[in-house]
Amino acid sequence: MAKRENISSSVIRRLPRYYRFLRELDKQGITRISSNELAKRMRSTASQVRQDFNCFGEFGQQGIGYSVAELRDEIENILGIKCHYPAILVGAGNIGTAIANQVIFENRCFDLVGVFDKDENKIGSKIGEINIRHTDDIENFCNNNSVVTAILCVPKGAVEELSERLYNLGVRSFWNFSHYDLNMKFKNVIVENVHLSDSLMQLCFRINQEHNN
Amino acid sequence: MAKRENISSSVIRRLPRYYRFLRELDKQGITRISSNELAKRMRSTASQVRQDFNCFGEFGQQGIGYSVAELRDEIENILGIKCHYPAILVGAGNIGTAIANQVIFENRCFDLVGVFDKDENKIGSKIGEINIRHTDDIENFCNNNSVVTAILCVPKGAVEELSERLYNLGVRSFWNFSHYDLNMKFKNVIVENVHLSDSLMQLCFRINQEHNN
DNA sequence: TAGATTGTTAATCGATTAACAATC
DNA sequence: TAGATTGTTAATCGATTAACAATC
Repeated sequence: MAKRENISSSVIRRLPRYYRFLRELDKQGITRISSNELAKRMRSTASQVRQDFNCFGEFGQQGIGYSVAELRDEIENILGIKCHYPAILVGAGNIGTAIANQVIFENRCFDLVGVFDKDENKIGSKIGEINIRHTDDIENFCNNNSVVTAILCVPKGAVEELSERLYNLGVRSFWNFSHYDLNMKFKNVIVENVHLSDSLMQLCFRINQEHNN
Repeated sequence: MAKRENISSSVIRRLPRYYRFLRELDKQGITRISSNELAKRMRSTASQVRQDFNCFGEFGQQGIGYSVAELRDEIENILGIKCHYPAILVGAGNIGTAIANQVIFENRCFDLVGVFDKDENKIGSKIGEINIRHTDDIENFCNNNSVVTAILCVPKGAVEELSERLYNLGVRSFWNFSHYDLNMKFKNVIVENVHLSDSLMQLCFRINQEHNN
């Protein structure tokens, strides 16, 4: 097991998807699956699947297929999903609340330890078990709690100042829902951007394409 | 202008990003930009930028650079962003409300014409100018309004039945926030999936990677 | 004219697909 | 044994980068 050489970035991009499908299969009580069958479900090819899995181990059985649980666990290990990095979320609007609930509910990768908003009316109310605090308290909170990741659900205009503060408090990774370009500002931070409007434009393009054929 | 031959799918995936950056530049009053400068801002390369633009026209000026407004408008045309496809949203929870507001606010590509939820308490309240209707009214609504796209913000368990109904009402494109695999069910629909948990896992992976170096 | 920068071709690199021997 | 399916190499395909003549 575990050779883990040359896991290319395109393989890594596919791992969360594999992981989701394998979890689903496991839930359905399916214990073994062939590259061909998995590919069919994932709209991929058997070649692709075997090539992908090949680069991080050999746990298929010739003539039989792959163990669903083994594969799932191996991908879980590679992605490091069992970790629990302390994270805070800033901006408890609709999107922020939705994301906070998802992070709390999934309870993988990250532990949500604080939620902040600048709206006085929200302070003191809760998301799950977590009190919403005022953004002014971020410094105090971060100085007393180790915070690895910040989830940014504030308007674009607020991100420049906010990210500066978080950076100064030692936060080096961001899940960024705004369109502010954090990579431009800081060189040594990890940023995962979610650009919902890009997704919407892609959908639009594909519909247009269909209509023009 | 407008040769539009061979716009490869990797170029198309980058267009929304170009579009965002060009809009931003335009707002800042920047009218011309070189491939080199644009690449720097987008963390790309000048070669990539020129190659990308080359496949849909020749409006750079040698020695000078590209017109920001011209490029932006051309990309707008290619993506077909000026269209206004009527769309409904189902599931007015936190994520649904956030998305509805974004679609209404952006007012590009799609016109949000209806919002549906099964929670009686929400019926009658509004998102923007739009009344929240009961999901039971979807049939009636779709029969009286042309609906091109459905935005699905309901729990995974509800999507199978819901998508079936929408398909029967003629809806052939979906912006899907659930993890239900619509492509498995229907062959001739356009589905744009948003898998926030994949994004979260990628972030997790990258943090782990950093910590292990 | 000299400097800058495009448009475009060629070279490189990487990712996907095909093929097949190994083996369960 | 025969059939199925992997692991892995080779072939193909596509995307990115480099280079440079054209030209503003």
